Amino acid sequence: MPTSTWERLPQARRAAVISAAEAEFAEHGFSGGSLNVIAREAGVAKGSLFQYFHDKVDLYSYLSERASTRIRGDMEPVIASLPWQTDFFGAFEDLTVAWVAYFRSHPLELAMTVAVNLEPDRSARTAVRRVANEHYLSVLEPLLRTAKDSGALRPDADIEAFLSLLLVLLPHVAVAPSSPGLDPVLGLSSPDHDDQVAAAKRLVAVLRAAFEPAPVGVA
Amino acid sequence: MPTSTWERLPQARRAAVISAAEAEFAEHGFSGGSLNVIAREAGVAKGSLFQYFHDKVDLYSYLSERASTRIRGDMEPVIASLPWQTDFFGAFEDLTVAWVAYFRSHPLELAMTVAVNLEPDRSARTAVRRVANEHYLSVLEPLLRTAKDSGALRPDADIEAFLSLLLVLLPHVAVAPSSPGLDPVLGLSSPDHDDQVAAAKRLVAVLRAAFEPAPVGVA
Amino acid sequence: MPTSTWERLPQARRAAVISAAEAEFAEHGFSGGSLNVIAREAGVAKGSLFQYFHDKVDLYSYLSERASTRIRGDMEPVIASLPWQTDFFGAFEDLTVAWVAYFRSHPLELAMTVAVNLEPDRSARTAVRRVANEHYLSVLEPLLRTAKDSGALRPDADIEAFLSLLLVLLPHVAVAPSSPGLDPVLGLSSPDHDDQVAAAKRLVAVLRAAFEPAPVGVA
Amino acid sequence: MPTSTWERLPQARRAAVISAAEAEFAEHGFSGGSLNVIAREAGVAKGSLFQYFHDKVDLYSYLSERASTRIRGDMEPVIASLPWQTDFFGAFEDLTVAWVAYFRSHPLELAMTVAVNLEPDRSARTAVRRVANEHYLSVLEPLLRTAKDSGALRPDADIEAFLSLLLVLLPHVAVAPSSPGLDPVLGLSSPDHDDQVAAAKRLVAVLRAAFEPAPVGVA
DNA sequence: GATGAATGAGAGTTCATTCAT
DNA sequence: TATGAATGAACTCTCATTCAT
Repeated sequence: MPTSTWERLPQARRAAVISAAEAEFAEHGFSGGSLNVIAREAGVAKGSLFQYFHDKVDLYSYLSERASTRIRGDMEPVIASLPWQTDFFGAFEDLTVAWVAYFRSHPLELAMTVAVNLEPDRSARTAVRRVANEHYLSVLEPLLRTAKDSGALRPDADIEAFLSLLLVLLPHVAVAPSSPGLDPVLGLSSPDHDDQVAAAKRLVAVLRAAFEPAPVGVA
Repeated sequence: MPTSTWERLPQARRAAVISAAEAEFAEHGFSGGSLNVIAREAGVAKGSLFQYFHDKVDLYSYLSERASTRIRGDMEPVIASLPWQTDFFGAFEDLTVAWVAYFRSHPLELAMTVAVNLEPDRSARTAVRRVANEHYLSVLEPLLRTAKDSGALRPDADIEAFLSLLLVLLPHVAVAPSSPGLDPVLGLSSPDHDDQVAAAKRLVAVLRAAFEPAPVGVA
Repeated sequence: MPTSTWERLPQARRAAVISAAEAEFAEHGFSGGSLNVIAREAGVAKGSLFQYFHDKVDLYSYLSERASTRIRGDMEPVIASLPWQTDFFGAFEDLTVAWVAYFRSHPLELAMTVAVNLEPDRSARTAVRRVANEHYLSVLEPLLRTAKDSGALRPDADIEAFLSLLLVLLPHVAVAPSSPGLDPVLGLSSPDHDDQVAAAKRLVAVLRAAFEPAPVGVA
Repeated sequence: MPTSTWERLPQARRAAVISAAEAEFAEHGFSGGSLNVIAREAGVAKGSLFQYFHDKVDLYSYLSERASTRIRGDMEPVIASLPWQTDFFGAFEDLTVAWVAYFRSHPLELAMTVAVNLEPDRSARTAVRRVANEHYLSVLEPLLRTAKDSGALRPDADIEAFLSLLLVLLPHVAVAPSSPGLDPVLGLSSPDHDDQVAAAKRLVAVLRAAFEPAPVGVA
């Protein structure tokens, strides 16, 4: 949590610190990011950073929380616009496509997502992932519950397993395109956006096969 | 790639360096691991490390390759002993349980897996992941192909999507138990081994639902 | 010397600053004590401290003067109650015992005494020691003069040497118990209060031997 | 304890580090002394200091040990030349005078003695004082024991109390001349060397009165 | 009179790498 | 081929003090 000083700061100064810090952490992650660089780029004294945040972890947590919130804020309208009621897995596929496109056009959010997911320092990682996961869950869980209640998922669908998978797959789908070697099979790590989208769709298809109600046979 | 000097080294010296380096990287990851410490623990001069490996990345790649190979070597007999032909998803579940148990009893291999999967330096990450993924694939791909050919999977099963998922899920299942906060839903990050196993089984159940042939209707 | 602003301050505010500063300097000494911490604990703005005192040294001098005065104020009733007239060295021993006990039960006064006696900054040290010594002297000198006049000390006793010794020994006796290694011989630095007292008494015995009148021979 | 690297160092380099460090610590004490300054003045890289000593404490301990040893080495010939057998307290007085003169002409040794005696960091203080005290004791204890055995001290003299006093008084006598305000009574802190000597002699006279055998009455 | 944000030098320590021996 | 001393930039974090409001 930032200090009270931070809250009282002129907006311009806050913005300078935030953008310098985001850039730095996005590029080098938490452990690799340098407060020296952040201060220099933000045009503030090194000591000032410590007037605003208790320590490096505090600053990083603040930023990753911000990024999570921003990503969520950007995605929620998209989600709201999709036809979950009438075509759940169609909507889900659309969401996935939007998700891939989002990170392609939001390098900063992508970089923060990468940093959060790859943070090597255990306690920093635990802290930031927990926060990120809470965001994912509070968006996704109601979606799945409603879907199940409305019959868009199998009656015996294991919603928790579904959520748990999404907690792994969504960051993966976000990160893989920028990390060659991560997905050598489907092409999620291909530089070509269409390949990425195609790959993501094939993953969604698996989820559909697993959770969609069986078609009613006539026989 | 190690230097030619390394290859010519007395086996005892190589072993000393390897075990010191594995211990260090396992504990602190790549970026956090210290060559000073490795040299000291191995009982060799700091300069010698640079006679054996071109730089820190080189040493680390070598070690993670070794770890991947060792893990694969340890798992292959297990895989070979399972009844893939008669009960594919049963065997798959057994494999998953063995996988969880393996990392529980092999802290070094776990730590290397964590380090490989969370490496924040992009180029180091790309290099080590690529290698690890090749190991996964060369073991898993034949398994899935055979299963499909023998009817253990649906005729229209997207094997590549299956593989791609496993490339994400297997490391996740290995790493999550030691990384609190990674899986807040199923309990894969619970300290209790039974919880971990139960959670892993639920993930397998999803794969089964997605890829198992539909039961033949009687009509 | 505090500023005139300080004198005009509401008593409550003064008290807050004093107690925060005493605690801080007692714990970390002068050089190690932090004005940041003092201001925070006192609930006043950092800048305010500089409205009250010219600088850190000024604040510290003020506090050590206060501590000296308080210690003196606490000891004077004890001194007044002792039978100096009838048994000078007995009284002196009692005083020493009380002195040891006093610091054992007054951690703040002890810490300030330690800080004053070990201040590494020469000018700060000179200032605070001078003040402390004046307190010691104005209490002790009359005591010794009276004793000499009344025959409790040898007629040729070098009172100034006596005083000078006390100026060294009293702080030493106060400080040694909390500073392991200071007195490896008599046990003044032992954690056991009884050991400390016994050691202090042996030091007093030396003074007695040096200054007590020789017993009258019978001839 | 210095590292083994330190022992193997060219003598010139060692000398450079030692003299820079002695100067710095002598001037500012342990807590106040700066490794930056030491490295700069010694003309070595900051990192090199940590190849030679494990940390700041290690370096400081090494230097204060050296200073203690040097002071002892300088005083021992003086001590050996004095007529302890025939005139113990005369010799003792001579020693004291020599002691005062020594520090007057050895500013570095004086400064280190001051630093050791006023070190505000408790653990550093404990460590270095312990060492210094051992030096004092191994020189003084045999002297007093012999004196007592030979009848130069009273038969009931409390040798341990004597030693304990010396452990306080000798550093005091060394330090006081350079620390105005320390001895406002006898003049040990006077700038005039003769005053200092006279003051020291009066302190010795107290010890003589306390420990010298009573003159044999004829009657 | 009170505030508290800003400063920037400085702290001790670690690091991967070089290179003369 | 092995050594290990040397490097100096980089790290996070703290500090007493100033001064505009």
